[in-house]
Amino acid sequence: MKSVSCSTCLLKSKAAENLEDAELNILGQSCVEVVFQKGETIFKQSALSSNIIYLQSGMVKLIMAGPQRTQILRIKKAPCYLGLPTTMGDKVNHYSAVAVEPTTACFIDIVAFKQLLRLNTDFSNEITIELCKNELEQFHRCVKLVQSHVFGRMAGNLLYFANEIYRSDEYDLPLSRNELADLAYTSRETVSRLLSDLAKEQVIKIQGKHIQIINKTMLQKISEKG
DNA sequence: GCATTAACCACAG
DNA sequence: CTGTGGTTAATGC
Repeated sequence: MKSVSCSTCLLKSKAAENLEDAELNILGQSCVEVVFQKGETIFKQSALSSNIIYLQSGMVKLIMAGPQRTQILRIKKAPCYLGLPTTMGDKVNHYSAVAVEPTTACFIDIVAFKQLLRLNTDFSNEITIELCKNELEQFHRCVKLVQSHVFGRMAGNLLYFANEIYRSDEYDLPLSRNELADLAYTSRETVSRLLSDLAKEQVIKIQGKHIQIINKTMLQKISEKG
């Protein structure tokens, strides 16, 4: 197993910034770095999980097989931790993580991770904060998904990519139309229609996966009124 | 009833 | 993998 030097890592998490040298050694000795290509699965629903994953770079989708179909729970961009709920909460994963672009991930042994949580309270605090923020975001997303119509859901996701993921009103979607449908809980066909309607109304401009938001105020209105 | 919404099916590029 | 058109079931006015 290739040992990783976490102390010199330039892509350290905010939480790991709090670790002492000795603690970083513990981390380095129970941590491996893996590169994933687009479409590769990082961990799978129903499989046993004994690792916490830290995303150094790249982007993933968290997906869960539901009773009807597969749902994208959310898109996560590095840097961030993955699998805290699914590894700490149960023996097996309750959802899968799949890379949607080339991604580098550190696999951290759960025993070492728990040890660090005990040793360093600042580290634990940061982890707790990240988990709490995630929960809040998920609650909002849940309510939005359930209570708004397709236009609102779609607009919300387009804004999410612009504001949270790319921090730009112009970006290349890493997802196919089908995946957008899984994200907004709609059909592939509806996604196509919505996007071309929005383009017709001059709210956005689309060229394949390239999205440009032209009328953001309008898009926000659509997202809110849903 | 009638209109609207959005899913499902089919088919073409 | 996408975009479009037709059909259809559910819901609202």
